[in-house]
Amino acid sequence: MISDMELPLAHVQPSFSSLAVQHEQPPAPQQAPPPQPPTPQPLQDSEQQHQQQPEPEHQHHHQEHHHQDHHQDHHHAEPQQQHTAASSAAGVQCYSMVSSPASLTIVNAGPVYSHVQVSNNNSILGSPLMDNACLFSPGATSMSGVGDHQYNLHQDPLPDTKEGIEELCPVCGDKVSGYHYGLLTCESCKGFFKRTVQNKKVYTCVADKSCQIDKTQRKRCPFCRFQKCLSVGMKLEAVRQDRMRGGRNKFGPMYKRDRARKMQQIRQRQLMGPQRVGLPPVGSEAVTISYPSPATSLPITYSAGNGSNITIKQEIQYPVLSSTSASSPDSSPSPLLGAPAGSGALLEPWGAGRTDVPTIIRELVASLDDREWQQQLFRLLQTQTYNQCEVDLFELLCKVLDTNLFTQVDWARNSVFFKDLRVEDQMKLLQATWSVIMILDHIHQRLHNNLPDSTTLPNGQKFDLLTLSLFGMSELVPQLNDVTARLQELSFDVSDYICLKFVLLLDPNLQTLGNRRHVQQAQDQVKQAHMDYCAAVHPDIQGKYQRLMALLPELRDLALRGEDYLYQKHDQNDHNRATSLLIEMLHARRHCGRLPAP
DNA sequence: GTTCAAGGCCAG
DNA sequence: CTGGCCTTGAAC
Repeated sequence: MISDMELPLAHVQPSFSSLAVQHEQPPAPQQAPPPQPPTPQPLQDSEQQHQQQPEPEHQHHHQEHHHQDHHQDHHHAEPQQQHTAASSAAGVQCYSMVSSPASLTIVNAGPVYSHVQVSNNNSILGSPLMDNACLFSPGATSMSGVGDHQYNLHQDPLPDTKEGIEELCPVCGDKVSGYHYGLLTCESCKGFFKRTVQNKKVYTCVADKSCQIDKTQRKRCPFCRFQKCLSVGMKLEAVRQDRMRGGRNKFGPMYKRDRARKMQQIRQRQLMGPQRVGLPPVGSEAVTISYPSPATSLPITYSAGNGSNITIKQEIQYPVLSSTSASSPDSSPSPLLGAPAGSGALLEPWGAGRTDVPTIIRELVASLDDREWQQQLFRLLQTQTYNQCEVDLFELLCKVLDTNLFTQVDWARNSVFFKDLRVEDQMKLLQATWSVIMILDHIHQRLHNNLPDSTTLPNGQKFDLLTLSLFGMSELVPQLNDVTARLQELSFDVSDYICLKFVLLLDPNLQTLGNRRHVQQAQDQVKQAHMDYCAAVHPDIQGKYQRLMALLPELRDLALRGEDYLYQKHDQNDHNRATSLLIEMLHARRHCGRLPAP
């Protein structure tokens, strides 16, 4: 049984390339939101009142000359989006697709552990461990030593008082002073961000670009502070090139919507508050409302400001209320509630637990980790949107796909049959089949683990999970539903799913394979086992195996169309720097050419 | 007229 | 350089 802390760190978005080396630099520092309570902040009015002390006599002499230059290009402005391997396999072979997707290189690296060591500079915030920590609901965390504001929301529920609800700066944990450059931040980070952008400052980090940024240490490393500003979503474009003062910018309506959302969350919380039990004492309110499903407790260690580490329990919560799943009529309160822990099918009466199930299928089913799939998905959705007013949903979609892709690669590399193949062939197979496997995965999650068709993000935006599986191409939804319905008619179960997954992955029709025979043999074994399984477990369904196989071309068609769509759309958006594995895969097919239909 | 998120100022 | 306080001005 894998503990939660051992789960692959796919959220840090590793790539094939990054699997090759153990980066000396921890990945994606502060990419995830900070672990502060995301207490809603509806108090803009009152917040600012204390600042408004008109002093008519005090007149500034405006000596500053307006700069003619513009300030938008930042040499250092790109967030650290380093991908890191977090494979659970020791002595893993690593993939490198750095230079050209068409000419992959393989590096045999040393063991890569899923347990990432805390870096020696004691900077847990920026370390992979902290990245892990940041996965968890930021709202459920009280971060000691970082400007803790303790409120009792149950006793003081009214948001329209100054003492009501406050929020902490996502960059440093200080008290927010209002919306600045896209989100609620403190006054100092606002000023810092402004100065940095206006003056085109270029900082360097003397450490490993993973410095902890909190209220007491934010001055130490401007490089990491600015990285964190960007990673939490402060917007460069909100800094005016012409330095015009006053007025409103295009973000005004966004702030307004965000404020309204937070107000609504507060109202909801007021209604639901008394019913909740066992919640962390402070600060978790907003996320609790958004994610009212059962929580998973995880121990996380934080580095407190005084240098000591504090272990606290965090609550992960998954969105469910907005579920519109057509396939979950029982409206299970959580998509994960219906999912067996660990490997999904082992406990199912029709699955690998039966004695008449071929051993191979049991092994295949054992390679599943359904729980991790959804946990990772919802964690990512949370961390990417917490404290953001509005996010680019396409960009988010790409990030999710990128993460899913890494998980898929990780799964394949450690799975039976596939792991015995040459790495060159492994890569070719993955490049050729990743998209169809993703669609199959999604169908499986939807049918067998109650994955909803859409979810509401922590910031209130709606995220379409159904379209996610189609790489954003909503036009394919009817076809997906059609295939799904036909699978259901055939009593498509978890064993069927895993067999089809391997049959798709082990595709001997790929002409460029170095050892097609090996792949063919592996696929044949799976097919034979699947055939036996269908005959033994579902003798009542006439021709089940053949009919399932007949659906594969349609799945491949869906995948190819979705992939084409994503390729084109992704090309138009050059802001998706954080999705390197996805980009590599999208380009790989163009280099390798289309697969012949089997 | 009010709001509030921009930019500016300046003591530390 | 930092960050608290101040001024500004379009949107409401």
